[in-house]
Amino acid sequence: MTETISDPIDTKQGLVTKQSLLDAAEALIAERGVAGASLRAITTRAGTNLAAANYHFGSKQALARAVIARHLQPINSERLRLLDEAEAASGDAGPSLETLVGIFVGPVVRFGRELPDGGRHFAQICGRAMTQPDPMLRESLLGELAEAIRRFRAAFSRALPELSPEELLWRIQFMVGTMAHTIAGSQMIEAVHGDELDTRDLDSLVDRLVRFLCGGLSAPMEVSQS
Amino acid sequence: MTETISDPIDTKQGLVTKQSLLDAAEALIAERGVAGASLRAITTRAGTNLAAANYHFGSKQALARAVIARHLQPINSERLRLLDEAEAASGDAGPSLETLVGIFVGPVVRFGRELPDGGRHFAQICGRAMTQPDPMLRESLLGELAEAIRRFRAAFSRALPELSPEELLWRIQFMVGTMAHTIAGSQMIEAVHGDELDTRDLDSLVDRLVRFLCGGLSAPMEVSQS
DNA sequence: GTCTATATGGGGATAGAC
DNA sequence: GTCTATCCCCATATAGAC
Repeated sequence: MTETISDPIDTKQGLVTKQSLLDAAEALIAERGVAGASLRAITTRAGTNLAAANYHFGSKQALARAVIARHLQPINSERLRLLDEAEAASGDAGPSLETLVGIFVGPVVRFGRELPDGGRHFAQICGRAMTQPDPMLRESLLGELAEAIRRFRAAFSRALPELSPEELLWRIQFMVGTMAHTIAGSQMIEAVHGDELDTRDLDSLVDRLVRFLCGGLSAPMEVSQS
Repeated sequence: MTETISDPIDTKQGLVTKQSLLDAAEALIAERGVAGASLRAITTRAGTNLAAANYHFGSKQALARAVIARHLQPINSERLRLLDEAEAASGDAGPSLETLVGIFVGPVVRFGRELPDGGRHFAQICGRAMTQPDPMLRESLLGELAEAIRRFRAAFSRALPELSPEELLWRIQFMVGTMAHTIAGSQMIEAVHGDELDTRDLDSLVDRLVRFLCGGLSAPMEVSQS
C-alpha cells in the first residue's frame, strides 16, 4: 500500500492537474471570455495555483489554445473521417448536399454530449473564437479548421456545380457563421423570446440547422418571382 | 474675435471631446475587444485623458455601450421605417420574403458607407456583441434589437405561413447569426482562402446574403429526395 | 510536480487644482 | 470641461524552497 504520490513510473498526478486546469479554464473562459478569465480564478477553481498553470502550459495564451484544441481536434478528425466514408460510398456522383452539411454540422453540435456539461462551455468558446480579437487564438483555431474547409469546399463544389467558385466560398462562409453563432449560445433567443425555444434538444437543432443551411447553400442565383 | 473657448451658449468643446472618445473607443474596441482596449489607450488616442472619459461617460462599460448605441439606433430606426413602408405598400398579402430579408440585412451591412472607415469597426463590434461575455453589453445590444426582432417575426410569419412558430424562431436566429458573423469580419475567408474574395464590395455582399438567407428561411421541412 | 512569496506592470476610477 | 497626480486593486509570470 505504498502511496506513491509522485511515482516516476507514471505522471498520473501531473495529468490530473493538467486536466483540472483545462476543465476550469474551459468553464471560466466560456463564462467571462479569455481576457476576463484570470489565471488566478482558473487555478483557484482547479484547486491549484498560478505556478502550476505556468509549469504545465507556459502561459495563459497557451492554456487557452489547449482548451480549444483538446476538443476541436477530435471533432475535425471525425468530420474528415465521415467525409471519407461518404465519398467512398457515393461513387462518382459524390455525396449529396444534405449528407455533406450533416457531416459538417453534426460533429460540432453533437460532440459534447458525453461531456459533463453537455459540451456547452466548449461550444460557446469555439463559436466565439473565430471572431476573437486575439489574433493568436484565431489563427490557432483557423489552423485546425483549414484542412477541413478545403476538403469540404471541393466536396460542396461537386454537389453544387451551378455555383461559381466565388459564390460557393461565400456560402461556405455563411454556413460557418450560422454554425458558429448557433453554438456560441443563443443568448438572443433566450433574451428576446423567453423560454419559447428548447435549446437543449441537440438532435432536432441539428435537423433544423441542416434544413436551413441546405436551403441557403442551394438557393438559386436569380431571385424567384413567385 | 473673442475666442470663446468654453462659451456657455453651447458646449461645443465638450461635444468634440465626446465624439473623439467615441471614435477612439470604436477603433480600439474593434481591434482589441472590449476587455483589451484600456481606457488609457482610448483616451490617449482621443487626445485626452482618463478623467475626461469618466466625466463624459461615467465608466468604461458605459462608454462601450455608447459606442454600440451611437450607430445601432439609427440602423434600427431605418429598418423599422423601411418595414413600415413595405407593409403599407404591399397590402394584405404583406411584403415578400426577399423584401423582408433585404430590409433586415441591408441597413446593417450598408450603413457604414459614409463613415470614415466604411463602418468596418462598428460592424465588427456589433457582430461580436451578441456573443460577448459581458452580460451588460449583450443586454444593451439586445434591448436595442428586441423591438425589431418582434416586428420582423410577425412579418416573416406572414411571408412563411407554412412554418411552425418554433421553426420560424429558429430560422430567424440562424439569420441573425449569419449576419452577425458576416459583419464581424471574415477573418476566416482571408485566412483560409487568401485574397480570393473581395470583402469590400458591400452591394454584392448584400445580394449574396439575401439569396442565401431567403433559401434558408424558405427551405422545405422535408428533405428533398432529388 | 507543487507550492509560497514576490517581481513588475497595468488596470479603472477619483480628488482637487485650474 | 479639462488636466495631473494618485489611490488601490488585479493581472501574468517567475524564483526558489520543498
